[in-house]
Amino acid sequence: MQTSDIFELLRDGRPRTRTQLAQLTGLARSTVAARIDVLVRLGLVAPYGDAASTGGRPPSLFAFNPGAQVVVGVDIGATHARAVLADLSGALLAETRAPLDVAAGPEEVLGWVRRTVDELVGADAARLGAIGMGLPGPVEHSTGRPINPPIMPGWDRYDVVGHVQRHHPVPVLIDNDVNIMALGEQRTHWPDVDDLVFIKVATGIGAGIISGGSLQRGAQGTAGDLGHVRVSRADGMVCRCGNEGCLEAIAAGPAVAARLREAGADVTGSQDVVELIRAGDLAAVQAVRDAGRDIGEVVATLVNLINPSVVVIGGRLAAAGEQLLAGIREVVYRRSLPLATEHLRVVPSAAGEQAGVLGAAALAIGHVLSPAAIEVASASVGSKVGGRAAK
Amino acid sequence: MQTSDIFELLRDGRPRTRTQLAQLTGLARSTVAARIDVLVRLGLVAPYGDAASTGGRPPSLFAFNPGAQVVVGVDIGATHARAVLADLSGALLAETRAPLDVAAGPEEVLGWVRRTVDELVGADAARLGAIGMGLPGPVEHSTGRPINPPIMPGWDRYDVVGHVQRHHPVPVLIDNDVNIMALGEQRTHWPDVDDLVFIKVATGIGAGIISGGSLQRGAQGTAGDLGHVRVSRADGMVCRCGNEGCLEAIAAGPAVAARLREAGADVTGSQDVVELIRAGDLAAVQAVRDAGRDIGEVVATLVNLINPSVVVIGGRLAAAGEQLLAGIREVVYRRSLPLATEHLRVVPSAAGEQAGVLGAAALAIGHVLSPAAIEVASASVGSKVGGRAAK
DNA sequence: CATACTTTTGTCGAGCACCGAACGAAAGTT
DNA sequence: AACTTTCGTTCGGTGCTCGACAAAAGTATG
Repeated sequence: MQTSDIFELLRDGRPRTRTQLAQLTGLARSTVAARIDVLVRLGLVAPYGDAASTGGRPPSLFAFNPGAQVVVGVDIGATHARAVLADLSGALLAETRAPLDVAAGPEEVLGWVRRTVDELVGADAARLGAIGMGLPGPVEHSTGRPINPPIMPGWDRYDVVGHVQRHHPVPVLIDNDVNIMALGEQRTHWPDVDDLVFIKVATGIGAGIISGGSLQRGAQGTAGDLGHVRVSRADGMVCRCGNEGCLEAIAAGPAVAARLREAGADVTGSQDVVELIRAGDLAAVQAVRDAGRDIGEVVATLVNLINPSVVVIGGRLAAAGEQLLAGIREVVYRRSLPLATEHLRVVPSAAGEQAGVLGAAALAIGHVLSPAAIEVASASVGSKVGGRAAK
Repeated sequence: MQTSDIFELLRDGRPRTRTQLAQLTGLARSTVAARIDVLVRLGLVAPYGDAASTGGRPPSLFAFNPGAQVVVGVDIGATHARAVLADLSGALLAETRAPLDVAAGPEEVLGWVRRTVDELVGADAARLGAIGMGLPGPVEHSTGRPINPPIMPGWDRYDVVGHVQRHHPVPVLIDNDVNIMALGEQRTHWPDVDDLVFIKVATGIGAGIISGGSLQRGAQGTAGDLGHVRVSRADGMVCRCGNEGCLEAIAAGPAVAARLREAGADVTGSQDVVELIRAGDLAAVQAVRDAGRDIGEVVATLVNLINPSVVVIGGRLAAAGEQLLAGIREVVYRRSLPLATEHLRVVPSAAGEQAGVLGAAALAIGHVLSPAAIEVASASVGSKVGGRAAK
């Protein structure tokens, strides 16, 4: 019983009549009516009033009901955490953030998650459908376990899903933070783009790659690691990864700050650099633009390799305005192949700091509204009165 | 009627009894028997004798019948073309090759294709299921049209599929030559690997990327272009693409040959370089190893970005033995992240010169045996005696 | 304002696919 | 030769889907 294919049509939010759906699917009107009935009983679809009559009885409209359930999206950063409550359309209903050190370990961080989820869902606990979460390190998506995360002591192979489900018995989806930012940006601002790369420039540098419409995680879930690619201008610079010549050693927030500090400025992190730029400091503008050029070299390579149609630049250092973007664009359009750049757009993140939580919520929504999940749910309320289900 | 899910189980070639299939699928034995019957009538499955008795009547076995249809795989190179006849298991039945200049234009090249297909299939024309073809340039896979191919004058947006189908009215699948090489290598030698990158080093340098189990073609179908990525050692070298500093300008076959020519050797192309190395020429060994290091720099970046579990090195320059591979390995294992290289294998192509045609055949087989195609075929011989089909 | 017309809706019987059980047949064992 | 075990097939039942029909709820028309 394919209830999901009717739902897929309604998922865009546009209300439709039963007759329209029958024409779109090729099914009989009576079949459509039965499936709509199931979806209405599940709450996923709701009556939407009557359409204008075309001469006879006005048809009743049905539309996706985003309020049927809620999801929580959590974005755990290195030093800050953020969580949102969203409905099934991805619209934000509430938002929380807090300073939170991921190095404090899973118990502490997941404790905050538990309390925050409780607080966000409040009385709607029964309508919570899933939780999506991003972590700042490599994650094996299928199991939800962090794998050798460099800045997350105590988290290695920790059973995050199991811990969260102890208090919130709903599906829990975990992914890398850059991956969920890519997802958030794509779902909210580039819904029709199948090949999008999100570049995060902050304390580290990473990329989330959506290719052919789906997130590419690679064999070990470490795909998109831009930060430790070698660039010529970083030759001799030692990186925290132990190697030398890494992009991160010259173009990430700390590297830019260090360079300005050598020149006498009082800066310690990405945030200070951003403030200097906002204040119009020419040395800072220059340094960030140079960082953009370095990143651009690697992005140019990435464009040749992946051939995306949109590259989104985000992360704290990108918040400084157009300087970083300008540097990246300059190099990418000079270095990448004409065919690959012909329709390429390199744009700043539109979701900004919310990209992560939006993506985490999108991950959760994607799970709740997946065809498989719809089928399972519809079987429980289906019209199988005396069915074979008890076999 | 999901005949295809029974077929998917049998596709591995292992013979099974009806009872086994019923247990594997959860379907009733009678249903399995009916579907087996359809598959046998289609020829895709054939009786395989009886299994040993376990005390009673011995069950009869059924197995995938690769001889039900044949496919042709065509690999058009810059100056040579190759074609094979294969059965549905991918086993080669016949092979042809010929010197053929792709720059002669589509009419001439596709004329050769038509004659070669006729010759290969011979009396089996009725059993030809599909044709797969690789072209040496960017191809829009969905339409099968080359897009601005640099070395294929007259081919731009040419309707290759239409032309071939005029004489051979079967599905025709077109893709980039490196993509089909990646597919060929994966299907024949790494069937369980979902993340594989094939690097072709010859007159040009390119990569075919299989990620998450499927070929990644990118937004314009130009994904995997390694050749025009910038490497530091190529600074100042002008490339045929117009840019400077490209990997291809220093590490591809012509570049290596040019370097040896400067040193006084009599070489013009990749083939001469390979022969020099086979003859034990130290300068050639050195030059190819250096080329390997340059390529390794880009492959290291690729490994960080894509995180494959296998990197296959192929192409004419790779045929020279271990030198190129050694250079690539040296840099990749030094430059890529430990987590990404922990389980990474960098290996020479096992399919060698046949990678392309094998992949082209695999593309064709994948189309013929796709669940959708099976369903369509089974509907025509299905047990629908008085069914609703006449609607 | 009543009537005819148009269009949608809900219900109902029919057909088909699939399932499970039962039965006869085949092949090996005692 | 009788028994056991498994196979292959047939048969009735059930649910899903479809097309048809009457009721419902509007709009045009006199």
